[in-house]
Amino acid sequence: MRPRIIFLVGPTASGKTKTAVELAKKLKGEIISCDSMQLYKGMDIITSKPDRVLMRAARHHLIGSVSPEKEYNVSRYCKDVRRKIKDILKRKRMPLVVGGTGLYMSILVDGLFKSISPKQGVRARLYKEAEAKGSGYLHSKLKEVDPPAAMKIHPNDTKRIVRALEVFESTAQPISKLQKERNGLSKEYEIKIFGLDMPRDELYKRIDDRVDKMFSSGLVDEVKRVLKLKLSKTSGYAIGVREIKSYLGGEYDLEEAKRLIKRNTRQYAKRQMTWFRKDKRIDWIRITGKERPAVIADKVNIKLS
RNA sequence: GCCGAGGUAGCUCAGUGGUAGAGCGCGGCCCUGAAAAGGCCGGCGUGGGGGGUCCGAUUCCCUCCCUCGGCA
Repeated sequence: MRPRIIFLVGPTASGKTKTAVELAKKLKGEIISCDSMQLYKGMDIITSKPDRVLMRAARHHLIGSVSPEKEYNVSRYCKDVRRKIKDILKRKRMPLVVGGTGLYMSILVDGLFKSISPKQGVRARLYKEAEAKGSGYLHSKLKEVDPPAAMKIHPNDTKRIVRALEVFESTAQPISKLQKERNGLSKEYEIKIFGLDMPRDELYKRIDDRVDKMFSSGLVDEVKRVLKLKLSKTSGYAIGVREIKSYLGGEYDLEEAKRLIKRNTRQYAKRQMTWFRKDKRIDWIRITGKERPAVIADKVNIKLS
C-alpha cells in the first residue's frame, strides 16, 4: 500500500495552522508548510507563522527556512518537500502538508513539467522588450513559436508570455508541449486533501481582527527590520511589506496602511478560494469562525477513518 | 441670513436634451520555475425631493432640502 499524505488547505485566516497542530497530535504527524511566504526567515508576524507554543506542540518543516534575500520558487519547494516527506516517513510519522498557496499545492500533487530555471539575462531582456513594445508584441512572437500557449495566455499577461518565450529560447521546445509531462506526488503516494470552508463574512472578520493583532504585536518593527535586507522578488511581495514601506516613506498614515493590509488580505483570500474551489479532489470541511481547532481536527479525522 | 460651489455607482469623480460612464471597491474566473505574484470578465444606479418647459430631462427653468467654502 502506498504511503498516505494528508493535505490541509484553505484561505488565509481560516484556522489551518491550529487545526494542523491538533491533527498532528492525533495522527502522529509532522507538518510541512505549503505557504510561499512563511518560508522566509524573520517575517513572522506579517505571515502569521505559528507561534512558539504551536511550533513546539508539533514538528514543523519549511517555516522560516529560507532567507528573504534568496530567490525561491515552486521547483525548489517541490524538491524540499519531497525530501521532507521521505524523512518523515522514515521516522514512521504522517506527513501533513498545510498551507494556502494553491500553486504550490497543485504542483506538488500533480507535478512540475521538466524545464529550465529562469535565466536572468533572457528574462530581463524580454521584460525590457515588453516595456518598449508592449506585451502584445511579445504575445505575437509567442504565437509564431508556440500557438497553443499563445492561445491560452492573454496578450496582457506579460509574466506568462515572458516565461513561455524564455522556455522556448532556452530549450527550443514549446512550453505547451513540455507542460504535458508531469510527475507529482500522486504517482507515488495516496493523497488526501481537506479544505477548510468558512462563510465569507466570518472569514473577512477574522482577517480584520488578525491584522489588528499583527499591529499590536509589532508588525511595523518587524517590517522595518526586514526592509533593511535586499529582499528577493518573492519575499518583497508579502502583504504588509509594501504597505508599511509606503507608510514609513510618508505616503500615508498608519491607519491607511492598516486598511490596505486588510483589504489586500481579503482580496488574496478571495483568490485562494477561487483556486481551491475548482479542485474537485478537495474534501471540504464546513466550519464557522468560532469553531475550536480540536473540533475541526476531529471532523477531519472522522473523514479519514 | 447673504454670496459662491456642489449633491450622479459602495467611495472619488466624468459626461450628455434621446433613461449614464471611469478609477478604486465589490463579485466571478484564469493560473505549470516571482504565486501573499500576475492576468481576464462583470455596472452592482429611484442621477437629493417636488413642480415646470419639451415628443422626450440626469442635462434647461422654478422651488425646497442637504453639504462645503466665504461674508455677516
